Amino acid sequence: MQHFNPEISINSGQVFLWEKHGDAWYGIHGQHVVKFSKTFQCFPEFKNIENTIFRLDDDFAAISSEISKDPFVSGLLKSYPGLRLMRQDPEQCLFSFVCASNTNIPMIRRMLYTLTRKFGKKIQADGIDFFTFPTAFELNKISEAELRQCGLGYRAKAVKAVAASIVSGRLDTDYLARAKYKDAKNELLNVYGIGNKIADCVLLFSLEKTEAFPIDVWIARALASNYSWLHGIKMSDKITAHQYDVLSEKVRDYFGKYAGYAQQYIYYHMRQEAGKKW
DNA sequence: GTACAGGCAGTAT
DNA sequence: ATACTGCCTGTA
Repeated sequence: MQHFNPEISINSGQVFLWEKHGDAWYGIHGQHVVKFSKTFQCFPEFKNIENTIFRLDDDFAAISSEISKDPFVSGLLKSYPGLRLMRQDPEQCLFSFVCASNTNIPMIRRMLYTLTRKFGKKIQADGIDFFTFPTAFELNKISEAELRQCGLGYRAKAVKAVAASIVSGRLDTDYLARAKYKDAKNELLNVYGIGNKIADCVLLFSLEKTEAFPIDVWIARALASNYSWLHGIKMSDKITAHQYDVLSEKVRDYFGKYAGYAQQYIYYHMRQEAGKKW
């Protein structure tokens, strides 16, 4: 197994429902609680779930060599050893990033935490109470007003739309995981509340699309300052939908099938440089 | 009081 | 295609 560092990965802003108790980290993964200390554990029992969550099945040597073709990313691989992509539960990931639009990480954590406390099922682990992430079926039954009371604000409408899409079968995460990147992305974009950025986050973090390259304001800044030679687009923090498409195409073409891994390192670096600790 | 935070949809040109 | 606007909510 290659060296990897769960703690830096957990703290890199890709997951929201992990917390530290003592020297152990506990995370909500759909209907399970995952514990990481010296070893991994799952409640209820789920054999080798760490292989899934920390992507231990990835050939990191191959990935590293592929994205190291870019000198900037090559340096970041050395600067942040052990930083890895994590694989999330698809439904939880969808709802998490719908809630993540136009807000900050502490707020996202608050919204999701409240959702789990109110609508999740209690699971005890080491004497601590944890709550699972509510399913689409459960969220679909909750009124928009109740969701707003969890602090979601106008995102409540989008959560309802996503839940309804899943319950009706119009949106099928198993199909999305099997589908090609562009097909899966188009399906996601059809749902109210899901745009380019959220779609790419869900594709990368939970639907096996390692070529997905989410472009948020931080990545846009990096692309503007370090990669203008690659796209030649004049841009500010905010980019239009069309600019997003053009950038996305060029960046995926340049970084290759593991572009999402490169994105994760660039994103982490930008946040570090800005002194963000969440 | 105002500005801002890891977007998105709706409308007008 | 692009420009512009409003939107929940908590924090500085």
